[in-house]
Amino acid sequence: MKTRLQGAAVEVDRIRSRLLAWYARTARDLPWRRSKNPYRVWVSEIMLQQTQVDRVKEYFARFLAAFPDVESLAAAREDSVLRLWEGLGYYRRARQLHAAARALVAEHGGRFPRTAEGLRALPGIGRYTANAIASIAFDAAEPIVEANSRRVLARLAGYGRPLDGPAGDEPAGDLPDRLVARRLVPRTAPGRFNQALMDLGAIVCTPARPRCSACPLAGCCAALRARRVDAIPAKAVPRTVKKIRETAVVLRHGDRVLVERRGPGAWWEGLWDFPCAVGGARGQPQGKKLGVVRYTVTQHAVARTVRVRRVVRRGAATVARRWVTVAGLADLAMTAPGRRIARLLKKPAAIC
DNA sequence: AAGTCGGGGCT
DNA sequence: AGCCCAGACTT
Repeated sequence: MKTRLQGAAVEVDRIRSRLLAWYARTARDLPWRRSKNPYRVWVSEIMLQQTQVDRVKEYFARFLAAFPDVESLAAAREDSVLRLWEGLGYYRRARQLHAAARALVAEHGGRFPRTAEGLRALPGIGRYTANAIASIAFDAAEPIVEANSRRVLARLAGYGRPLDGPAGDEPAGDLPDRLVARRLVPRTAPGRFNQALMDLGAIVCTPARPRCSACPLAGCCAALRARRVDAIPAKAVPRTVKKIRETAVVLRHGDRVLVERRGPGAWWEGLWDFPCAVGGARGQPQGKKLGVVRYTVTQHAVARTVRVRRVVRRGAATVARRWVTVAGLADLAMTAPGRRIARLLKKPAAIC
């Protein structure tokens, strides 16, 4: 069976059999692959969104130990879910995972929808994740296109234009990689095939210096035939980075410091951080400069000046403002720069 | 269709 | 310093 796409012939049967034979020998042993339990597959897929496999492994183990099933996750406090997620990034994923667990228990009796369409109705589950869960846990023949498989498919088809960035004149739902994926995914064990495609992208068909000589699909690869593997997929135009300065103030009262929880719409919603202001903190006593914490958030490069100031009185605690000891900060889900400031406070220089 | 959301590891 | 990563959601 052959299908022609963008001028590239993709040999479906040959690709399937060679890829699966390779996967049988080479598959990565990943913690979430040891069963087809939809809860485990779901948690792993949410964690893996825009996040590398090696970093997810330990988070996955800790999370499953704390919340082994959808009922325990639904019963948890959002704070404790965020604490386990701290450092993984994209915290909206954690809040939506928690919300979806509650919806599953409240409206589906704790059972997962078995179709991609049903799964997509849950918060945090988009096209990729719905298809991944449906194919891996429920054997639905849904294609998945993510960073790895997308690169493999673009090279197989010899697709020379950028796949992301400015979308150009193609409808997003019908990029050639999606069409190829739909043709390739078999009825039998579609989840295994999908994971094989991702493993090939992760192990052999890598972004830089792919190991084409070890590739089971080298004989089917249009990019290799055209000697354009290094040029495919084409790079998207990089976005310009915007520089931002801000000031954080650590207010100390006795052995306690003031922290605030990020509100709706703010970066790191739901996480705790020290009071922060854009630019310099004008009109306020400055306090002692403790250092500068630099971090980047997508296209923003932020330099956060950190100051420490002792106060005589402390305001009342609210749901979003707390006075906690430095040791007590360990129990809060903090932003990445907030956590770095917390570490600075343990040093002698933080005494004022 | 474009913009926004993080953060770590590697080169 | 830049590149890369098992994307989703809002506007």
